[in-house]
Amino acid sequence: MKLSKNFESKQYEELIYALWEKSEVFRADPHSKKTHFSIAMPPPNETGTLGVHHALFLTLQDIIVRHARMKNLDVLWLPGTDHAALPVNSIIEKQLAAEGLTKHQIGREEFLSRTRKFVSGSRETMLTQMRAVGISADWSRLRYTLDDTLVRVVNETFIAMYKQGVIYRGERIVNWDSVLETTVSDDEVDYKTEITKLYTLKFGPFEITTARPETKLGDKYVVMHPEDKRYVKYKDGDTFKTEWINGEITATIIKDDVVDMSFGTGVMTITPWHSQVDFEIAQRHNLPAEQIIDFHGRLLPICEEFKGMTINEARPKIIDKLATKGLVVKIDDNYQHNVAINSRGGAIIEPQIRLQWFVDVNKKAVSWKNKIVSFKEVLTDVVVNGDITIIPKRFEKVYFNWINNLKDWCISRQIWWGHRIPVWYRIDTDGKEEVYVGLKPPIDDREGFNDWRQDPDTLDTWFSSALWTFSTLIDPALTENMELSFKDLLAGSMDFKVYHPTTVLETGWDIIFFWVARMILATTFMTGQVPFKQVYLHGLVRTKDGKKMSKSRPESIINPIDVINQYGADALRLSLIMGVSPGNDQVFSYDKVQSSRNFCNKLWNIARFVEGMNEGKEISPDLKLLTDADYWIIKKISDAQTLMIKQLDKYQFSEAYDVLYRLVWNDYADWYVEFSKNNTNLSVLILTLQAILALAHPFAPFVTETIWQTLSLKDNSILSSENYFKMPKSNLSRYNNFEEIKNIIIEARDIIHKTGSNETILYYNNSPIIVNYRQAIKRLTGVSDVIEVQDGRGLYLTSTSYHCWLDIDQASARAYISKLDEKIKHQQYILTILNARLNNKEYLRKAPKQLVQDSRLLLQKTQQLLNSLIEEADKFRVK
RNA sequence: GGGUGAUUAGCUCAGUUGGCUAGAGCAUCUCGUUUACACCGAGAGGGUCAGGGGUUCAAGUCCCUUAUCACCCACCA
Repeated sequence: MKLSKNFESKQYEELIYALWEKSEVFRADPHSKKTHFSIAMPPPNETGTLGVHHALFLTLQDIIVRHARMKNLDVLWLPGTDHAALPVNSIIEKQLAAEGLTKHQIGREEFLSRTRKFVSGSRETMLTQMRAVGISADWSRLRYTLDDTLVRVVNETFIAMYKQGVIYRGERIVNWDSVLETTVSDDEVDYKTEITKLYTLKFGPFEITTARPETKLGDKYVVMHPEDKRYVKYKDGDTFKTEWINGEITATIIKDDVVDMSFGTGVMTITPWHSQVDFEIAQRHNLPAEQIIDFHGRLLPICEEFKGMTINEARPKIIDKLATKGLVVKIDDNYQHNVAINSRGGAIIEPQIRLQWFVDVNKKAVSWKNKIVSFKEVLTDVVVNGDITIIPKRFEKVYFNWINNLKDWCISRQIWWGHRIPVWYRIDTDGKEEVYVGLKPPIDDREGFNDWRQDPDTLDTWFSSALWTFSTLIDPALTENMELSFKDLLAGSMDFKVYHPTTVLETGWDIIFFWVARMILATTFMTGQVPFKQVYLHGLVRTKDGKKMSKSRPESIINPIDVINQYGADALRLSLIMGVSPGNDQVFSYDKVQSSRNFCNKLWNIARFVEGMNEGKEISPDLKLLTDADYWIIKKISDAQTLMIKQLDKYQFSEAYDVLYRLVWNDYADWYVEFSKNNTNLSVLILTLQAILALAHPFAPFVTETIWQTLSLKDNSILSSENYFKMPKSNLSRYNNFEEIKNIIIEARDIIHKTGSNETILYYNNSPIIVNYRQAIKRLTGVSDVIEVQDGRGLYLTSTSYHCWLDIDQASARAYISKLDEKIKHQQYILTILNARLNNKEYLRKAPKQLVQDSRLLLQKTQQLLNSLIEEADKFRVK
């Protein structure tokens, strides 16, 4: 087959991907004798389509795993998708609302069937997108968070944690979303600043301030700081009667030091049911809590005439009423305050007290490294002791900070889409509620005793995501057998034994709490192992104006498919790699995509050149380095390869790509290919092309594989399953020979360009090698001839140790003097610096010997160069 | 309130144990259609490395400080 004139990515990508899939080159082999390497793909949410930010992590991980394969490891990259309970639920509810329906009208079953349809469509789209990016995941092991196996593991985990006493059910204050009608975890709450009214109200002898008068309807306690001098005459527990919104009440004074004396009057009333802080005060002082707002966001009957109203309806009416009673002291219209909203869906969060399921993070009941500790302690320990390292390291601080502030994790949700909680209830004969936690409710033969009812709630999405690294490695064939214990499941799963803990987790820093920390929590508990040994955190991909790409601004999201269609998957991948560094955000730009596309085109054309040289010729089977250029490029490639492997091992993607880019463009294309036109050594040309394709393959798999296949570079092999090439030994003096020739060409070219000379001749003597490159020098410099002489004339070349002259006339040479003068000035500057350094006794005493030695050498060289430059300049200076 | 990051060429950014003349891509300008490539080649211009102070033989790199921007956590009744 022949390479077409132009590189048209669209014509090859699908074919190449099909080839990879058919030949199963991405399939992991747990029986392999090779070292095993594993990485679990963070399962993207099945909420529609992927954006370029997904393409970033797919590319990074693909480079990691392709690099590992190139190093001859057995690699498992396990792909998957996430059911994304809350986000998907939110989408479906919005769809329903658009049709004028609610979930209650259609019922749970209908709701779930709609949702399943939506996510499976979404999944198909996403999997197609992933393939389009060229990822080398093991599709035979594709997983989904609602697979039967994963459901089983979720249930086993819940049950095990419950039995261990680290999952409990309790009435706690939770974040309530009254639109989606569910609780959400602390991490899912965002705060939005808002300008609102701040009311100062008269409350008995005190003045209190509030932004939320509607919550004050049931307030009966007034709290102040015990050391507040203004209120010393009031004692904790004192009561007083006062007129309030719905008539006279009896209020009690409470002293508590959480009150900020400097805020407002230093006095506040509390609403324990609807505020975290108030709830904690009430608990400390054993005060009752009363619900004021119901779970749909409407006021309850306790509010009397305001009952049934929404907050927005009631608020002005309450203020009016207070005003007529003369209880409104002041209204500040310009009060800035933070409103809690659900990060998914955007509805306002109302704290509520509810009976919910929680993971206890403080209870010392977790067995880890032969000690009984709390989840918090495990989470801290694994990072402190280096079981897990986080890249970049600064995120360890963020991680520890989060752990320190961590409260019990509310895991139950009232939405329908998700993992149903494995808890069963029934009412006993004496009217008491019985609770059973298990995979299935127990069978009770007695009449009327079998009506166990499953908890209607589902689990937080992140509860199942937390199990991802190991739940995906459990053999699905085993999980159907309910007789097997969880231990049996682990013990019987080959993949788990071989691939867990996974080698590295690659994910975004924005989910370090949601996911990374919780994976550590759940995995250590269930398997006694860490989920991964390293965590590499990438930054976010931002739009050209630096904004976050977000679902709320659909125009900001760039579909990778659009970019791929126009420029190719490799160009997209490379553009995302340019300038990435761990933990730092990056801007997506078409400039980068274009430059990357050009790079792919360069590879393509190099291959076309080699193809042309190769045509109709026999390749000698034994590889022999012949020319200086051969030795030179071999060393360049093997140096670059060593460096790139080192960099990729440290996840320095951008740096490695930079090395590759220079190697391909500045060394291989600009010099070796150019020299091959005159001094061809076909076997080396082909070997070096192969080696370069292998190096580029993790970055740009499609174009490299296309070239590999089209030129049939190695029988019927597939580049994706090749290893990095072992390069033959180079020879430093042959390498240096080529450097000399290069320098001659660069300098001659420069002079000719600067002086505008043409038809010049290059003279030389005392060089044994120049003659070999006569034609190449002619072609690359434009000189009309290269001639050996006893004594040359014209401008003497200063950048080579050979004697070379460029035969240009006096007039042109004079035009070059200003350039020479500049060079002289620069060399003098360097000389000054070097002299100053070497005359510094402290430097000689303290700097490393090698460095001083190098400086001396450089000084010598600089002096030599300077001398010959001055000599040359003088020769042509008009006297 | 606590914390993190950024500040390097017109733009987007590299620069990892401090080491010698600070780099790349894009953009700009000049020259060039030499049969792999105009998605190209050869060159050029462009930087007091945010400001100030310090440590050191040596600072873009380490420390202190100021400023601006971005972000994270906590949350104010």
